[in-house]
Amino acid sequence: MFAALADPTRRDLIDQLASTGPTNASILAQAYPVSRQAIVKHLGLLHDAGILSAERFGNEVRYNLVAGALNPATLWMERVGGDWDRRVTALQKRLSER
Amino acid sequence: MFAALADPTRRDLIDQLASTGPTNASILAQAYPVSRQAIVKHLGLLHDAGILSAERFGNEVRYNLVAGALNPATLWMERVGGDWDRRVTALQKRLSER
DNA sequence: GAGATGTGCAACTCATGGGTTGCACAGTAG
DNA sequence: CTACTGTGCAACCCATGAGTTGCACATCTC
Repeated sequence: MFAALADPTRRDLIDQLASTGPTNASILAQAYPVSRQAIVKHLGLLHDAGILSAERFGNEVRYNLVAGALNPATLWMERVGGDWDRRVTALQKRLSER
Repeated sequence: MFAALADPTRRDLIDQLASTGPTNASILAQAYPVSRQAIVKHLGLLHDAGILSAERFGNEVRYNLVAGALNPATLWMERVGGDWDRRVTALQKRLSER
C-alpha cells in the first residue's frame, strides 16, 4: 500500500486519474517521459495494490480509481500520528512545568 | 515520505516508538530478528525523512517521533481520496439514473 | 585502569524496482 | 483485406535498498 504510493510517478498517475477519470495506458503514458511499458508496470502495481481497477473495452483497457482504497493507510496514519502527537505534547507539557 | 513508510520494519519502529517513547537503537533492535546496524539504517532514514528526531545523551542516542510529521502525507491522501471518491460516486449515480 | 555498553563507519552481498527494447497479438477503421 | 492502434509478454540493464560482518571509538561503571 505505502510501497505503491512511494513512487512519484505513481502518485502522479493517481492525481491524473483523479482529475481525468477512466483512461487507458497509452494516453496516460503520453504525459510522462518514460515508455508506455514503464507506465503499464506502474498501473499494474497500483492495480495489485487495490488502488486501481482495470476494465477492458474492446481494444483498450481503461484504468480507474477505486473508491475508499486509501482509507486503511489514512486510518493507520491518523491513529499513529494521533498517538505520538498526544505523547509528544504531553512530554512538552511536563517539561514546561518544571 | 511515503518511501520511508513503505517498509514494514520502519512502520513497526514507528509503532514501537509511539508506544514506548524515546529509545535508543540497541533497545529497539532487540525486538527484531535483524542486526542493530540494519535498525540504525532504518532509523537514519526515518530521521532524514523528518519523521524521527535523534538526541544524544552521553553514551546513547535516543530516537523520538516528531509531532505532526505525517500531516503532509495525510493531507495529500485526504485530498486525492476525496477527489476521486466524489468522482466515483458521481459516476455511479449517473449510471444508476439510466 | 579495565571491562561493558552503545555508536559509527566501511565494505560487501543479494534481491528487488524502475526502466528499456523488441516483438507478437487482438480489435478497430478504412 | 490492410493498416493502425492499443495490449501483452519476455529478456535484459542498472541503481538502489535491505541486510550482513568486522572493527574502531566513545562513554559509563566498577
